[in-house]
Amino acid sequence: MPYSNFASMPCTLSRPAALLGERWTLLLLRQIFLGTRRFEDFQATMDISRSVLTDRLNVLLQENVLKRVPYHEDGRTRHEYRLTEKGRDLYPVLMALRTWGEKWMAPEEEETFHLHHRDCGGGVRAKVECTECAAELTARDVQVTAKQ
Amino acid sequence: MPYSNFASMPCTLSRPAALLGERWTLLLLRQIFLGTRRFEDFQATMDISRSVLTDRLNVLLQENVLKRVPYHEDGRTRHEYRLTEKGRDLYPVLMALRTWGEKWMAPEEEETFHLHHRDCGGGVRAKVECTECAAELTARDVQVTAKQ
DNA sequence: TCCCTTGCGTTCGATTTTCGAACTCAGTTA
DNA sequence: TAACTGAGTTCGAAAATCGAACGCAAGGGA
Repeated sequence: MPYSNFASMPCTLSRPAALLGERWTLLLLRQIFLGTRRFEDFQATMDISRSVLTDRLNVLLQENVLKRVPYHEDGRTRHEYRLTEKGRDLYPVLMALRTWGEKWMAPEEEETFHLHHRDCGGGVRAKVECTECAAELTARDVQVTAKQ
Repeated sequence: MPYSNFASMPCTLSRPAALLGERWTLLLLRQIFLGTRRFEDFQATMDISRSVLTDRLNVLLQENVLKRVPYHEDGRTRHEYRLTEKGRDLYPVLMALRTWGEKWMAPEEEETFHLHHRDCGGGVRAKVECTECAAELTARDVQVTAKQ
């Protein structure tokens, strides 16, 4: 089973993990959530090779995580890459990565950017909770019933 | 800037994204959260090449996400790979991926495994919340103050 | 009209990664 | 003594990535 087969496994964790676990894809999504939308800007800010950038954008378009939206500049029509609703729903994944990074990889450093709740100015963090009792859960509070 | 430089960027999102965005790493973590601990078992269940498996395990050991723990079997001492506290703290990342997968990639399919809260039997989901007012947040509720 | 610029890719040869199969090695069982 | 097992290591072939150059369509300026 090559790596790509995980993309079609009947598992709601392995399929996303295979998709976002491809090199550059998470970093590309980070850049998108930070507001980058155009090919040239991705290329400039991430210094990714153009052919790989083309490939990754196409995969995300195909998966319907991104969409191409026309815009006008200098009287010309061009396209930019924007998140779909499905793409915006990846926010918790990125926030979970950041919450983890803040706790475990930040030796009291200067942050590259700040995030705060528009309404109250509070901080942002990802967590896992129970859909019934709303308790916050860790790996140890969760029972896995595996079928493979 | 090659891919590897993101691993040392002063950004608490890009460093984790670069680490977990390496091919196989997210799938490896999934397998670990499902209970796999031994080299041979990773190799068998994931069908990853042995050299890449060695490399990925070593990176995670070096990052202190995993630790090698000795155990006895047939009177011999061997080692298995287990999550550290830092590693266990990646749970929300995996759960965020799964929550997304359930919503967007599961055409009413059979799940590979079930997760439920040990105490109350409820389901499990990842979310993002405000550290002040505890409201659940989406990308649109959050203000980004970028410095680059 | 001709040339230059811009945004967005495509192409291509060189370099890195990954693959898969074979090999190693130490301790164990037959 | 020979075979087996878990955990890697080695190595040639295949795939992915890199960087630099090329293509192309639309506008603008001369």
